[in-house]
Amino acid sequence: MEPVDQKRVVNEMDFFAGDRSSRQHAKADDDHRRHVKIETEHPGLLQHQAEGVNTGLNLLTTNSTATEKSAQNLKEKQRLADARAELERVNAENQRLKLTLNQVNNNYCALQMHLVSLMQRQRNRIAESSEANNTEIDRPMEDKTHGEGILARQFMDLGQSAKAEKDEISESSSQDRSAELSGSPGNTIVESMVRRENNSVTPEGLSHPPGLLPNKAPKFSTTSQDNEQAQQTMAMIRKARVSVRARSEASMISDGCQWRKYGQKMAKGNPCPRAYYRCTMATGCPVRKQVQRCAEDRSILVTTYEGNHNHPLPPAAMAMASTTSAAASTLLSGSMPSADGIMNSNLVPKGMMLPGSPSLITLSASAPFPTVTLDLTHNPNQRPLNQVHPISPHWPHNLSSLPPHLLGHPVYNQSKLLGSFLSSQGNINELPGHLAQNQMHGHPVADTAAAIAADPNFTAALVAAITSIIGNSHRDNSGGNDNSTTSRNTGDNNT
DNA sequence: CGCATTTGACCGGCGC
DNA sequence: GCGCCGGTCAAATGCG
Repeated sequence: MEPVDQKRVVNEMDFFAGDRSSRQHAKADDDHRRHVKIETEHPGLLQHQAEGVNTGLNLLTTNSTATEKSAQNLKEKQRLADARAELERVNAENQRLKLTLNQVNNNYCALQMHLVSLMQRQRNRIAESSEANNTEIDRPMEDKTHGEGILARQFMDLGQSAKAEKDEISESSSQDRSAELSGSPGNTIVESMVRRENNSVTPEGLSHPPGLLPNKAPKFSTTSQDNEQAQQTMAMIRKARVSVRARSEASMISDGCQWRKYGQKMAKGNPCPRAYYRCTMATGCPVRKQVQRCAEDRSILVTTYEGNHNHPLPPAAMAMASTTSAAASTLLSGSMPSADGIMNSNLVPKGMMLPGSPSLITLSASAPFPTVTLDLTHNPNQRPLNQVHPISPHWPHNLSSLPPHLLGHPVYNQSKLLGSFLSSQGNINELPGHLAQNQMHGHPVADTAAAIAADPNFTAALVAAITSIIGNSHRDNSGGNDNSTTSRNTGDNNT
């Protein structure tokens, strides 16, 4: 279809380019063009004239009026075709930009996670140094927890980390960090993280093969602390989870991925067994999920996702994959130890504040696994079950500042939520994946919407949309939603 | 027969 | 050190 239209457009453009350019020429020339148009639109008419069937000027004038109308129609078609072609070009450009944006987002999230973890380390260092020697550290900044000062501190740490990667044994002072700050591109930092993960180097020069990092690295110096911190960060990345609560009679919600069951256990505190699945769409895909019915309400199915796909996904599966990565990255961006200390600061992306309905989304930062819980089970008159758990004092929950269009969306309104989101946000693929794998999730929004519409289980797609809101807000720090309903994770399934 | 599921065994982390 | 618990493995089993 497209090539046909395009071809026709080209032909019409040729004709009317001549028409427009010759508008100011002699009438004879104009008549000639009309003949061309007539021949184009009414084959045979010109032939009648040539045969002398109708040679009167009046008739010709009448025909000219008709052809001008048709010419106008053709012009309209031309404009439409032009607009269509322009739209195609813009869409193509848009897709390219989205891919670029995805990459930037991935880098941003990885950087942000490292930033938060480093900040925690910095805080600990400040606490230690304040006891022994309080000359180097800017103490008031510690108390502020707000504004640009702390942000600068984080990048100072990042700068230090970046340098520590290059100069592994050197132990930079606080003053050095200021100078390093200016020249620390984010990519270097992210690459630094990756290298730390793949090749942990101790001050003694001992290296560990990838994937065989010691769980408890000895604390030799600042560099080994960096390594340990990086390991913890990456461990958090790997362990971050997204839990979805949805009412379903089926044993497993359909999320577009292929899963293979590899185990089932009876979990403590829940009479229902917990099933373990791993993704089988690609060999070695690390994504796993646990499915278990809620002990309190067995009509509720709790699905917990962990990990990121290492392979391209169909659009339907991409929705849920985006859910896990986006929610996990959102959580990780502020779930490090003492995240409570920075939750009130401008440093924390507002995505952490969860502009989505608090009744739908719950953050859980307790050890060992940070978890985002998406609760799709409650109705307008029913509080979500997970809110019966004690609300964590470490997380702000200012419900009053929720955006009106998201506040208190009941489950029956979630389809509207999805629709409005898809239309307003554009593409759930713009979610910030915290690992580079998500860069391959580059499907246009039309595909995603179609996939969601075609999804036999709309809940899964709905989850993706809601989490997408988190992800988008995560990127958009301009949002003013300092709220979230959060709680310490008392365990999705037990305890 | 090949693949998926089931299920008991096994392993590692953690608390006492 | 021991037991508990969550998670995974892998042989046995089921199914199309």
